[in-house]
Amino acid sequence: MAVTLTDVAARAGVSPATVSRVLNGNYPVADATRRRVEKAVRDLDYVVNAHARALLHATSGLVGVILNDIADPFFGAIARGIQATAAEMRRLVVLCSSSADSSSEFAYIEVLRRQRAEVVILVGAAPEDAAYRREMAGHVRGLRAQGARLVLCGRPAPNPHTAAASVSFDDLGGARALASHVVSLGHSAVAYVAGPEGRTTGTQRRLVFAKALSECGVSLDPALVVAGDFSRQSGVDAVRRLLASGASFTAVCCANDLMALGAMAALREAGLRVPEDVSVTGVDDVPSAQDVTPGLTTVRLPLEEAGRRSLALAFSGHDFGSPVVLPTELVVRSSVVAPSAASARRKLA
Amino acid sequence: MAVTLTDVAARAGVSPATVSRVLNGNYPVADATRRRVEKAVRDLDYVVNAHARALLHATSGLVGVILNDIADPFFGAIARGIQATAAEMRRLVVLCSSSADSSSEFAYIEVLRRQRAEVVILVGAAPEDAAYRREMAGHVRGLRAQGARLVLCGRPAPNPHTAAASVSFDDLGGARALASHVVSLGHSAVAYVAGPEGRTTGTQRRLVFAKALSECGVSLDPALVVAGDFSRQSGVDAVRRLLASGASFTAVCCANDLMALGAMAALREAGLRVPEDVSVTGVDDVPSAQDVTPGLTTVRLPLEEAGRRSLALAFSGHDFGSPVVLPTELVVRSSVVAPSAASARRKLA
DNA sequence: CTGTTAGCGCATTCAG
DNA sequence: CTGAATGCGCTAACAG
Repeated sequence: MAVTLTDVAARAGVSPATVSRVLNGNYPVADATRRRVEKAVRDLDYVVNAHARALLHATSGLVGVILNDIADPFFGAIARGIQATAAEMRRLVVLCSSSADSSSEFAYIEVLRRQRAEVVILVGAAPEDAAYRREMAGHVRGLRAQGARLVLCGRPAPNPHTAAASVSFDDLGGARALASHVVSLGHSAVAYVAGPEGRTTGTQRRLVFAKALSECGVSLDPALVVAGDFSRQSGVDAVRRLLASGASFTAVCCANDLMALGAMAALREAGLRVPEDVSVTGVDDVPSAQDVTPGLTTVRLPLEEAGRRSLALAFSGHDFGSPVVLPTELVVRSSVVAPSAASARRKLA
Repeated sequence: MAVTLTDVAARAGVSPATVSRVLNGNYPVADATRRRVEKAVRDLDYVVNAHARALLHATSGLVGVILNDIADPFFGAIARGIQATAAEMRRLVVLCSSSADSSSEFAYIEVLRRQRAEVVILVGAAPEDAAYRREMAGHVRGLRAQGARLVLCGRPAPNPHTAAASVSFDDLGGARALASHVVSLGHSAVAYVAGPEGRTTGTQRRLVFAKALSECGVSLDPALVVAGDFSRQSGVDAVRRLLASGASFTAVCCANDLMALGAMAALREAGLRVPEDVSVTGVDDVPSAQDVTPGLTTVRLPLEEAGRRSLALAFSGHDFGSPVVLPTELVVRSSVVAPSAASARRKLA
């Protein structure tokens, strides 16, 4: 069915080896021969078989990326960075959406091992339980045994001596800037919409937020903490629950922007104004954070850069040096204002 | 370096052929033997080499997707649909972002041919010029010659007898619903922020919009048409130009949501209120359309479904039957209201 | 400069 | 039920 190198050789009246040499260009070939081969390639519309090649080289040059959901702007931005860098390096990206399901995550790793991927990048939150970590550690060993490079982007290593490069964000720095902004404006009853429990990003963001808040002299009241799953809808649900509980608060800080968007919608649905009655914050700085009204005050994560750096690290040779921690930045828009006397009163009513 | 099937055979004390049969399970193997082999596989942490397999089968089972920008929610939603269906079919998705550049698009097609992709899905706008069409037609032939199935998602075929499945949207239906909504509210001076000229989606959406508008008795004034490139920023720029030109209008209809978001920002920056002074509409119904204030009135495209259908079509056997046209739907939110006398006056001032 | 040979890892004949 | 042999398409020695 498909045209092979041998077909080209026959047509050009040379040996397969010569065709190979012309194609790869790293070997001296007479000009006339070269031209004849090139013509045959065009005539036959020949395209090399990457699999035959990969069989010889023991690696395919594929870059595998495993993430939760490609339609989520957080992952989309990281994927764009990876993709852009991969294109520069003439590498192909294999994207796998695991839907945050660890068994399909493992299944994808297996597939990438089958494909003899050169680099595997694991992006975003991972489960925290020991069983997961143990299984992942095994897969990591398998990947390494095949010579694949592993990069952890926005997630911790499954265990301390994992052989992997790592790119993450200065979450604590961002949380501190955010907490100090909110607290200095006068908020002390602040609610928190957390990410999913039992997954690294959710836990990590909650911990740094609580810490940053307490450094500002405000402690995070457990009764004011509700969890979502990072989706917009879960932000809506979380705030509804918060409101139904009768708790009183003047600000809602969310573990990511999508939930903050949902939180704003739920607040308004309950007849509350943002920011006059309740202030709202997010984390990530996804594009829509600037389009909502009021503009969402959030912590900007250099997502695209994280993607670029992840791949660069994989190809840098000194892969497993110190982890890269990217700086974060507070982005002040209009969703946080000082709590008004009116709002305080309303809350108490 | 890597463990091979032969290693497993040696360890289990059987022939390579037997290991292969155990692995593929389509052949009778004695229970005891099977167990020994399975143990050896586990002990050695053996993973088949997909390339060796692809070499035998002449296809890799890879699904290649070429799109403009994975971080754009339009493409993100389609990619999610493709990815979900691919996972069900136990296929791997290779995602390629071409940045709307035709030479890198062709380069990716070549790479996918090298990989002996089973299915190639081309998503979104394509250039309209004859040179592009001719070159693409050649690549299509090459793909076919290798037995790859081609799907066009949201773009027309390069020529009438292209052997490809096709999934698209009922653009005209959506435009009609939208135009009639806008016109029936009383708008007659409507501006249009078009997509890029010379690319199919931009042209197509502009044509159907103009047609739908004229069916409602309003003609699209060329002086009120400005073009962007589907990005948010280009929507901002387009509306600034419109405003600077001194043109007068009571509604701005945009070729997609992202530009509509930019348009709203630019309008507000100029001190105009949306929708009181100027109504705004989009197309796509991306997630942020519901989060802006006012909510964006738009035409919903079943993006994720388009992705699912594209892949389903590729595997359905009767690939090249009639093109699938997915229905679109007007989503009325709050960004369109009747033009007020005040706004009309302001425009004339 | 070019042809011949061998083998990458696997699945599939064909024989036992 | 199992083993030996063959070849998928290509490149890297090794000879000429």
